[in-house]
Amino acid sequence: MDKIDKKLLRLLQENARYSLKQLSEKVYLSSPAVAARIEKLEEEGIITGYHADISLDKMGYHITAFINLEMTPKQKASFIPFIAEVPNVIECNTVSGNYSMLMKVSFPSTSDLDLFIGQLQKFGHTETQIVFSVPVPHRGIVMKEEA
Amino acid sequence: MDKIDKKLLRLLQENARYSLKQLSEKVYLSSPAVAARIEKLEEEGIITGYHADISLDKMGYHITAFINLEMTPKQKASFIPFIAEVPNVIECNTVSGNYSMLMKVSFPSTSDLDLFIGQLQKFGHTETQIVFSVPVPHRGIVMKEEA
DNA sequence: GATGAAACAGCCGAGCT
DNA sequence: AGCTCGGCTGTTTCATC
Repeated sequence: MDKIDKKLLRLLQENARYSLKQLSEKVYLSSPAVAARIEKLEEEGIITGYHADISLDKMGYHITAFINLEMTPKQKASFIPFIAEVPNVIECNTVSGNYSMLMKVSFPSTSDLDLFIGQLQKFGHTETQIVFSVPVPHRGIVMKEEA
Repeated sequence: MDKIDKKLLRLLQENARYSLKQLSEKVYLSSPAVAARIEKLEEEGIITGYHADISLDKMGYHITAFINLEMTPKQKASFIPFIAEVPNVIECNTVSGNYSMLMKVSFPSTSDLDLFIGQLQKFGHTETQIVFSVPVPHRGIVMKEEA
């Protein structure tokens, strides 16, 4: 993991569809060398995937919210398989404080969100925060240049 | 936006580095047709970008947390430019309830996180939840097949 | 949207530092 | 050992139908 690897990570975070050619020009190496480095980063588990970002709003998902759910450990066991199958769940984390889960969800409307929150009641107490705006959009960790 | 567009979105969410050739085989279309559809999706703002996912843990960021910050509207104005420049902030949302912001952050250790929370005190009251595990990793909205 | 040709990028080997 | 350079293969792009 040297300076060049970090720069490749930064570039691929910025645009995962850069070609090897484009990358090789930006880091002043040949494309086979870049290909080998990227393959190594993937094998080491440093790069875990490449994903297209899709506008939730344009797809009709106008309401995004964070839901905090407080449960007992027993309920958690049945909750996780359930939540993994709900397509509206963008992420779900086990967090500190009262055995709770914090999840990010997205729905077409507030009534759909309300319906979902209703389904969660059997697992435990919920607290919901609706997202109004996103001053800092989801991004990866910014790599230090170390130039 | 037809069935094929949705399938392309699903495929690019899954792996943004699929070549046009691979995509064209999966949707049973020619590669120029696929290229034109993707270009249209990008222009319409439905696809907003392509990003490599990097393991925070492998990069030395072992602690991830959600921080809720309660502020007055006035403080918010000075807070947003500040927070946008902190590389450890993964996302930051304005949410309902007491003019608060909910942000996701990542640090090498709990003491780094503590230092950061200290910096936030001048903006308002904070509540922090540390992430223990991620049962459902961050993902896009799952496209309905509509086969 | 499909087809075919031309430009381009990626891949594998050999040789170099 | 890792990189660069060559040529061969596969991919993308453009013009035409």
